[in-house]
Amino acid sequence: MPRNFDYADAEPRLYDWWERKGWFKPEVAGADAEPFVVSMPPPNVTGSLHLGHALFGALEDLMVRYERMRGKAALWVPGTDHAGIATQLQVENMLREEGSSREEVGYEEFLHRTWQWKEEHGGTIIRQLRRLGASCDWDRERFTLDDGLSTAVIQAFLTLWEQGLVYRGPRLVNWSPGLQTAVSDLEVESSEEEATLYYFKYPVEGGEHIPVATTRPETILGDTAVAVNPADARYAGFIGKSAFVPILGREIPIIGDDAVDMAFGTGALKVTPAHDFGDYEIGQRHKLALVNVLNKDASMNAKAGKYAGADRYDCRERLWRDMEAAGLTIKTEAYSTRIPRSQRGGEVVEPMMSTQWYVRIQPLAEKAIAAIRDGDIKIVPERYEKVYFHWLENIQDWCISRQLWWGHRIPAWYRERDGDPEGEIHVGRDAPQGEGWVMEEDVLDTWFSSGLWPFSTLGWPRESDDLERYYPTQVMETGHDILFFWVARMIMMGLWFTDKPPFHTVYLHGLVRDRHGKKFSKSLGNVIDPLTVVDKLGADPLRFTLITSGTPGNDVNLDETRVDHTFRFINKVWQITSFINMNLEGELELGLPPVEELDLPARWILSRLHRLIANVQHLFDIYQFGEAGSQILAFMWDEFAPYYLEISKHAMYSGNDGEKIATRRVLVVVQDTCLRMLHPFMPFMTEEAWRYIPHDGEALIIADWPKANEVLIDDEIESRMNVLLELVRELRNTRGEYKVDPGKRIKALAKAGAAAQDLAAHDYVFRRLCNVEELQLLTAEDPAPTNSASIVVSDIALYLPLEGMLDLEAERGRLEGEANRLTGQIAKTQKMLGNDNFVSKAPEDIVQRERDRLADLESAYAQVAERLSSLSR
RNA sequence: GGGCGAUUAGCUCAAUUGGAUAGAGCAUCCGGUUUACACCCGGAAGGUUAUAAGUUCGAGUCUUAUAUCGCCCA
Repeated sequence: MPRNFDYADAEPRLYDWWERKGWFKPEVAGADAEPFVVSMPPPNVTGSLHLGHALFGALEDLMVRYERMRGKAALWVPGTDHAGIATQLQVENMLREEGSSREEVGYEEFLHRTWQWKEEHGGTIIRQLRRLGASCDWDRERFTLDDGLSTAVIQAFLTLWEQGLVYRGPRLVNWSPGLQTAVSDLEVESSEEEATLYYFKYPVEGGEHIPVATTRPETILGDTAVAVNPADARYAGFIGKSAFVPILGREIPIIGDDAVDMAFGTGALKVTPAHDFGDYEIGQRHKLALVNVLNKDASMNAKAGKYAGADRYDCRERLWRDMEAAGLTIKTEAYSTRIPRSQRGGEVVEPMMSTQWYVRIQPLAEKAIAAIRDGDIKIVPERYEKVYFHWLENIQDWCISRQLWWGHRIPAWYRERDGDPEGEIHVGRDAPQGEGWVMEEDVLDTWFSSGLWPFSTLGWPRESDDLERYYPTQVMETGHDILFFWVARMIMMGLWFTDKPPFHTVYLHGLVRDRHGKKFSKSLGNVIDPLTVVDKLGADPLRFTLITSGTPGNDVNLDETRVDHTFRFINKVWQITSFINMNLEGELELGLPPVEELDLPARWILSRLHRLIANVQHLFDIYQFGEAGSQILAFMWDEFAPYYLEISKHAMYSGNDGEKIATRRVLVVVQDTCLRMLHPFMPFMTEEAWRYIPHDGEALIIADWPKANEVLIDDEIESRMNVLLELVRELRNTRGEYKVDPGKRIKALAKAGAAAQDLAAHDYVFRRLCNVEELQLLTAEDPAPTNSASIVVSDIALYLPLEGMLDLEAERGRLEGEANRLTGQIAKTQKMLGNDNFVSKAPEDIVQRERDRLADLESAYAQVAERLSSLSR
């Protein structure tokens, strides 16, 4: 067996082997196996792996491998998303570098180039996921723009259309001038920014003025009313009169509306229904005209009069200067307000009138709310259910059309009628018969197709075998940042189109941040590339670290020193395997010998192991994978390796054949069990290590998940062993305090009371673990040795003759400290047990535990006190 | 404005039906080439669990308020 785990060699070799053997496919579990299906959140096809992907990869692969080992037909469906805007921007950038543009090359050529780009770059992220060890069924890989999914998208759209849930019409939308498309509410991010509030005078008939304030003066040009609150004594008299748009002189009404906030600004409001969501509402109520003054690139249009053609911000300045000259301005003041920006491009989004396609989402949302409320779908952690409800209960119709070229083109055709080029409309799978039909140019929002993902990837709308067998899926694991974008829409669309919840559990993870909780960003220079980490240390350390660094729903602060530590843990596990491997001899019967034939250390480690299995099982049941991983690590590093392995050397090097075989069998069983439990966390090393210990079965990836055996969990065995181990720790400690050379063999004498038998039978434990060459048992009557340091555990006293090294003062101080500590604890425990409420109300076992503890403390105290008094004689 | 989360060792994080002395890693200090591992081993130090009140026999854990930071929604 190699001295170290060579991940660079093993990772590709094992991955190919697993895949070639078909173990990533659910079919290996047999036709009767219960399915366990996870749909991978499809990464953007043009993306490259970042830590967010690494986190979902690690978590989903963990779940899939775990369920595969439990005998389920485990299926992880991989794929990529065409990511409309993101991809189109990439290709547009490429064209720009060539000195060309989307418009210049034209629609057909642009699509051609984008597909080409996809073919060239689309495989990157998939290759990177493989490097992490992702056990997806790659034969089932899908792409949101492939033929099958396109069929699904069209089917979904047409169904909604036929049900009257899709409509098209002019509405106020969030318009992204940079991208020149509408974007949904979710794609707009508002944040507080410093702006200017402009106060000016709105001219009113008869030469009067109403003072008005705005942050966007250029929208004055699109005003179609001035509104005041009817309850406002200052302005109520103006209602019904006419005002005149500054500079343009257009006549508009002054209206009264309760929505006007009397306390804000001047208390009077300019109303621009075509460029403000609030004003739009007022406009609807008062049947105001809509005057759109912006072009698609946010320059001013002809309605802006002499400002036509100017950029919106130039116009703002020029208009204000002109108003100043006209004596219409009052003042400007600094003002902090929320500025809406495009999530993608970052530019300021303008509310603008535009004709778009919408989904009437209410009926779908109602089903989605019910699914969570009725428990058909659970969200982990649960607190996100509230967030989910709040969003769905206040949901707005979904603008699904985008003015892009890369995407699913909306299946609609228009024909001119009565001078209106869109006078006639046809929605259907195919172009209508007849002349003059022009297909809709808009495409669907990317999230429309990803909303169908759990079932479209399995063949829907075809009644495929996969759909029948693997839908609904089980767990949807994804980031909490796309709860609305994606999860809620999958639930709505899944319920609507398949009448089944698309999964029973939503597991949400957080964002991966740097070790100080900062977002990764190129400008901060704190970006960690997962592939660099994988190159340097292998995939296993990164996976384990990501999983154990956080809890569900919370952000993960990745501390790279933890990756290093996991790397060392992996080495540790490898070395344990290596030790077992080199102590094997001939054939070994698998499994445990009868328990009665096992010695105390063996029964102890098995009890600990099965307690661990039970804990890990519970933690997996409640999706606490990180804690499960930490517990396995702690067991191996703090119990199995330093104690049992060391103790086993006694049997291994000086035992008889029977003892050797029994010990080997225990070592193999414990290691085998740990490797199984670790496999979902760190598949590569565990698979490779498993080959070096006796095992049953072809590969760890398809080995059985361990089950706890209650019979082996034994409190009494554990506490007997704990006494020995506690003595070992105290001995080491005391040696250290007296600076006894670690290599020096010393002698120990013990008054062991009830534990005498255990001490005598396991004296080698002290030889191995703390270099005690001889352990001599004293009876209670024997005088305590003089000139020795003493150690007390429970009712056991251990004496270390340290001739010449013992400092009586120091020893007295040491024992006094110990006595004080014990007195304190005894007092505390006595107080607890003296409390009738505690004794009568606390559970029986807790009370008993305290009683046992008190007895222990008291006998320890007695030993210490006796020793102290003999020292002072 | 509404909602959610976080606050535990110098730093990054655990502690899931409320129960013993609140645990790891990194960093620090002391000591070690012990035949699996120096990618290691043994030991030490480091905590008023943000603050205040409450519930309880018992609170890091439950309740309320406050503070600070972060996120989401309007």
